Amino acid sequence: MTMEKVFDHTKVEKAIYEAWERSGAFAPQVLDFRREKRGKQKPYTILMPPPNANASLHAGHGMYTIDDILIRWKRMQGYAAQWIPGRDHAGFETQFVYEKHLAKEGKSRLDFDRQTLYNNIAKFVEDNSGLIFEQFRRLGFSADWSRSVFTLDPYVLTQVFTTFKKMESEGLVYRGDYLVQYCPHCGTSLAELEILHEEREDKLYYIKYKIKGTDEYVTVATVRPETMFGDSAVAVHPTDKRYRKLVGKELELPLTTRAIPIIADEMVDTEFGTGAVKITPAHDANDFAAGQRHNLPIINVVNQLGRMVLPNDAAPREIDGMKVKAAREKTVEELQKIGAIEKIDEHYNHSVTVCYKCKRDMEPMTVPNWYIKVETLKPPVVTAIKKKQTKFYPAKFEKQILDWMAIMHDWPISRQVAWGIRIPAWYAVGKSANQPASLSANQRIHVTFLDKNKKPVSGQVGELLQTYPLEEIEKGLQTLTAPIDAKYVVSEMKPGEGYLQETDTFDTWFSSGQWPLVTLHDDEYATRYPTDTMATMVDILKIWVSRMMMFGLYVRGEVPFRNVYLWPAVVDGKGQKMSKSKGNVVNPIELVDKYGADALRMALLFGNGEGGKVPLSEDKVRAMRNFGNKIWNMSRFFLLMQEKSEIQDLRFMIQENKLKNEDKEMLKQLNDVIKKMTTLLEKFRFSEAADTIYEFVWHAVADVYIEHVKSREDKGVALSVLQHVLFTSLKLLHPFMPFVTEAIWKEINPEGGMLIVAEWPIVK
RNA sequence: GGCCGCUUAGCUCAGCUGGUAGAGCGUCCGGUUUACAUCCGGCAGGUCGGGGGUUCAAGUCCCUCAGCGGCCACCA
Repeated sequence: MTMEKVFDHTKVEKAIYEAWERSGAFAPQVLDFRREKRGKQKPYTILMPPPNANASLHAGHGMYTIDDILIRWKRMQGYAAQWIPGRDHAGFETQFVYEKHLAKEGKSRLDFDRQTLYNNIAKFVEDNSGLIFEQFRRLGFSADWSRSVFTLDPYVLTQVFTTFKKMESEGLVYRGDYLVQYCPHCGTSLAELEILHEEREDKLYYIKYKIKGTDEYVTVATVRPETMFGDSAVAVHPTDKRYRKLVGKELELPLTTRAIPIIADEMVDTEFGTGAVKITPAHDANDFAAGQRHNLPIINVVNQLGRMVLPNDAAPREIDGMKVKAAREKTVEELQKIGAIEKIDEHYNHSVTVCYKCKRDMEPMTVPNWYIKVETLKPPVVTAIKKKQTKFYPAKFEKQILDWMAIMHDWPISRQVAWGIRIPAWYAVGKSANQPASLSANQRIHVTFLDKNKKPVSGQVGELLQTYPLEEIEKGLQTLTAPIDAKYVVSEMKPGEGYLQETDTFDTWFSSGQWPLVTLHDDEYATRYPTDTMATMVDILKIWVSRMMMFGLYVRGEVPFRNVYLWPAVVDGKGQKMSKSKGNVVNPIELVDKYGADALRMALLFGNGEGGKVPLSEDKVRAMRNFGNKIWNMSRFFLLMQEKSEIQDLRFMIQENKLKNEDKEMLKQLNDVIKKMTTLLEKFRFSEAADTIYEFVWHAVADVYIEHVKSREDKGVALSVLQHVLFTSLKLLHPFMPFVTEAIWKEINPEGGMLIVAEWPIVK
């Protein structure tokens, strides 16, 4: 009898974890089941959603417990259960963090050439890497660490290139001067899912545009008067009687020498404003679409730094180069001078787009970007979901993803950040490039680079090459912006001399979206693809899960996973979102230090249902720690009784004719619990399963049956029943609370062996 | 504006296919003779958001109102 009075997690967790790892249980050999060495072992595969490589553990990561429960449960059921981990380079996210770091040193990304910036970030990530997997180990996660994948591993780069090449050769890749949401502060365009909308009160300006050749006006309303320099038209509704006669006439654009047409388009809401809308195709998504319909010119008046670029026909030259907000005030001032402001609505409520990362205003603008056509990629996903080839838990998310697929637009996959997988496209610009085609468009490629004296230089490459050798440009290259008609070749390696590579990188989700295609080995597709379950946080359903399905079906013709389980946000004990500013951030490792990994894991599940938020409070963690201690002491009681009874082996004493009613009732309840636990896990109802085993162990076994055993005359029979119930309970609880159950198993199991590989109970 | 969800004990939340209201934490009272005070027993506390309907029976189904939340769209 060696068990301490109180279970002390700090004394056992490390040793138990190391024993698990040594046992090889985390890394079942693929060949084992293929050669049927271990009987009829079937594969069960979960791919770990890769955390950001430079991240450290936050409370949300605790939910990976769900993956671990599944893996441990399936392992016990005899599957070759493998949980494949990995880390994401998280391009834009990571560069953002790094740039904040730079800012503290008074530097910015613009101080470095692209390659140096990349190397510095790589170093930064390397220095901050590895911590999170150590923390995952603390939580008891039984992933196969030996085959961890990083999204910048050479193998991943090759796979991502292969997919891109396939898409490009099948016409799914295009470059477009399409309207993107651009964050001037972060220096990159973002996809529609990365943009936030923010309600705001702004001024709505009513501006008079004079009808050419008359003294009459058409008034348009706008919150962005400074973009008027890029107006290409004014639109009215085709049925609007007020304006019908004016369609086709021209308006004099104030503060310029230009005239713009009045066009009719159904996009106009006759109820709003004046019923006449200024159309600025370069800086508004709706206007861009209208511009396409009416073949209007695109006039960019805001550049990627968020500064005005005034066309030559515009009069107030001092506005040129101003930042957008200053330009707005100046423009209004100028308009007022000429009496073109009809009125200003001071309290206009509308929503603006802001960067999800830095929260600053986005600038819609037309910038050359790389796009993926999704029309042909979407239908297989929709079909597969409708055929239930992939099922969603909770079920409501099936509708959410289908809704998303229905409205998903072409995907801009290029980001103007250095930290990422550089788009494998090469532009021939030098004299030695073996490109017979006309290079005139390529000569217009705009580059920014640091020359040999580290001075920034920018301009069109054709002109710059008169002064600088290509090698100098390439070495100091910061950014390259190619016109959409530029010629390029797709190649993983530099295709020859005289080429400059695209400086844009792939959207992180372009690579992580191929997670199921970069984590499995070639010989595993036959057995482990589709993988079994993808369990991840709900907020990346659309941005990640849908993309994985798209790529999986496109490249392999089959869904990447059979089940998707989505967990909600972890919030504080009061149901409030955790945030640094509120000061309510819970550090999971502190809780693990204090109460043990089992307690934290169980606290994330117990009493939470499926679908809602997951409140995490220290009170609950403590309660779960107490539960671990409870079962520890139940086992301790059992051992004491067994010692007293002097029976060496109780296992063969369960005989039907000796059992009392209490024993039969206990065994019946046990069987019910086995069935219920198995069913609940099959249905992905983890919380209810946790509640079930808790309730059974504490209130049925400890409170009732153990109290009953104390008064039994025939201790042998009762103890044999208790032993069976305890052993079985430990197995049922193990996926949830692996450490304490394993520790107890070591103390009381006469046969030896580890609980992690014990058989999941079945009702005989 | 569209879709989805939520509103149950002081707090945070469970209650799956309708059949006499639950857990954890907290409060109060009482318990240390040999598994556990990280324990045990017990009390208190809810007209299950309001209203209407279906049913022998509704927290559980339907309608409606109110409040809250999430996602999405639009907003010149």
